[in-house]
Amino acid sequence: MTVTDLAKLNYAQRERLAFIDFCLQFIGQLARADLVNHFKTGLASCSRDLTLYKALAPNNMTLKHETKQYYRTNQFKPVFNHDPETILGSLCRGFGDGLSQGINPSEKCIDATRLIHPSSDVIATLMRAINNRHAIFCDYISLSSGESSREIVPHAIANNGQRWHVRAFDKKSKQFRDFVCTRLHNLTEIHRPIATMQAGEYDKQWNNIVSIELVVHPSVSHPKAIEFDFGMDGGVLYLEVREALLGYLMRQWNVDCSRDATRMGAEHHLWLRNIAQLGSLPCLAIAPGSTV
Amino acid sequence: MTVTDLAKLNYAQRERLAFIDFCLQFIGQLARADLVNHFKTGLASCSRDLTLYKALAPNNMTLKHETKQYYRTNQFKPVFNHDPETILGSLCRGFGDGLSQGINPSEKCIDATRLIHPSSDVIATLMRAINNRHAIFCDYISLSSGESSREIVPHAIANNGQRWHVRAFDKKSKQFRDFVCTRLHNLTEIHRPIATMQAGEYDKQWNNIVSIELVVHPSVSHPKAIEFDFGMDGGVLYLEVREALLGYLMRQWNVDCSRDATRMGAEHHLWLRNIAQLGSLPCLAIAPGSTV
DNA sequence: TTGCACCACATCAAAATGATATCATCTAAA
DNA sequence: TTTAGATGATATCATTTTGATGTGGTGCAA
Repeated sequence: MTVTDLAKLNYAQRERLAFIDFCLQFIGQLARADLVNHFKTGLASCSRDLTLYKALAPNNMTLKHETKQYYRTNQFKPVFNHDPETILGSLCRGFGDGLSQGINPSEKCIDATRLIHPSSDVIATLMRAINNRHAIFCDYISLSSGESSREIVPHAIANNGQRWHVRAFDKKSKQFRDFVCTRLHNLTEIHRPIATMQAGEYDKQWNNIVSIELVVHPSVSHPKAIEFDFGMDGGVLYLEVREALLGYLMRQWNVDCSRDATRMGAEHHLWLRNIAQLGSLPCLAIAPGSTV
Repeated sequence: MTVTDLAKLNYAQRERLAFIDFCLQFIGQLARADLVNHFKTGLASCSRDLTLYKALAPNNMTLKHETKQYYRTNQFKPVFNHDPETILGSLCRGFGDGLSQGINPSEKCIDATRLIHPSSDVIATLMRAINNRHAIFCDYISLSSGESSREIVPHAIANNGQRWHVRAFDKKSKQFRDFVCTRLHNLTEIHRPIATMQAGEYDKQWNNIVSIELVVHPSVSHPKAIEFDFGMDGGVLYLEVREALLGYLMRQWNVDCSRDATRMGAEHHLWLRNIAQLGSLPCLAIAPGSTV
């Protein structure tokens, strides 16, 4: 069987084969019962799937009768391309996929503690409004000015490393702004077309893509470590970032945004080398060491 | 049909119904072609699935002939419990589930930029070693002491908010330590039983669960905003955290760890109120404002 | 030695799916 | 206004997949 034959399999079968592949690679072993548990399928089916997997990749696993389990061999070659980030998520959640599967967190793979959980109702309402190009009427509690009612026209939601924000045109201040999703309440979708200038296409800071160069901070004594962390090629990381999100990115990764990398402190692993070329960007106000 | 009948459906059918449910709630609309695209299924099947979904939840959607799409109604009640975090992940990845599905990122839902990507080979080797209770021989580049070969006995991997770490017994320093996954290279699993004292059960700092109380920082002018962010009940968030991860958590959320919440600065939204009761924990050395 | 648990494989019935044809509804262009 | 085209619903039938069951093999543990 070749790779192209994978596409011929139906959805359920492909899922099961991918699961076998995943278990061998990330757990090292697999029993028929694991398949039964995960897919609530029949025993005979599992034997069939295991046989099919063996046909696809004969050298990937061997059955040890002592333990009645299949084991990954050293010649293992993955049949599926598993996305690393998603893999880690699956491992943390103990394979739950969030749609129809249950969730039982793993003890061996622990994700960062998320303390801020936007309600899925709020996310759902926002996503629908974004999709329908509709405005939303809501209450918002700002850190600086407290509670107020607003009409906003959302066009995207984004995670800034800590919080989920919604990027939206704010009719009160007549500009595009970020609103923290957990501070939004009593959302009502307004089923009317929006004004042209309130659409996402007119959000300059959002649509402006900035090219940045991140380098290992000169104060780091073993730069190789940082280069490995960020998968750098020659000590530089070139990125394209939305201007509206740049400040958050700098803050999230503690990037020294001073002109000549003068900020000290072990928490700075990176320096924004080309800050001088970027001009004056208001978004950098929240960035470490910024003089904007 | 009742909820219990959902369990009677086979895996593929449940996935498709969950997908319909998801699309209605988070996108607001759904066409038959969306199902065909996602599941590579036949047209007739889709009609059957839509009919089945309508039987499960008659008031959740209506067909608008003008647009030839199904629309979410205002009486919509989700049939599936979608995990909020996973939902956001799915939205960002454009529904790819990482196993057998392709991935095409969304423009409307953007996750925080992950700059550090551990290789899935490293993760796989670590996870298998953890599962098999085996040691690993590898090269490691430390920020403080540079490159060296090590033998470590891993027992868990954890994300500290920025990086993926592996928690392991280090035979060189004879203690349990954290190693950054991206700084590990040339891993070889050692297929021999490990010494008793090197097992995760003997990692004191890992197994010690600390109860902490996080409160809104007294310097915040509109505490309600922060209370909403963290879903606080009466302005307090009670958490149980592994001692080994406590310092990371404090740093990730910029928690003021001074005795009397004396640190100023808008970046502090939280204060660790019960720090006095915690005693002297070495892990807090990296926490903001800690005097340890 | 024997019973048990687990896996493989074969067989058959049941269920799900794909393919196809026909009909309905609405849009948009002629 | 009329008509072609796109999309969805439904019915039917062949094909594929799955579930259930029985038989045989292997190795562990009582």
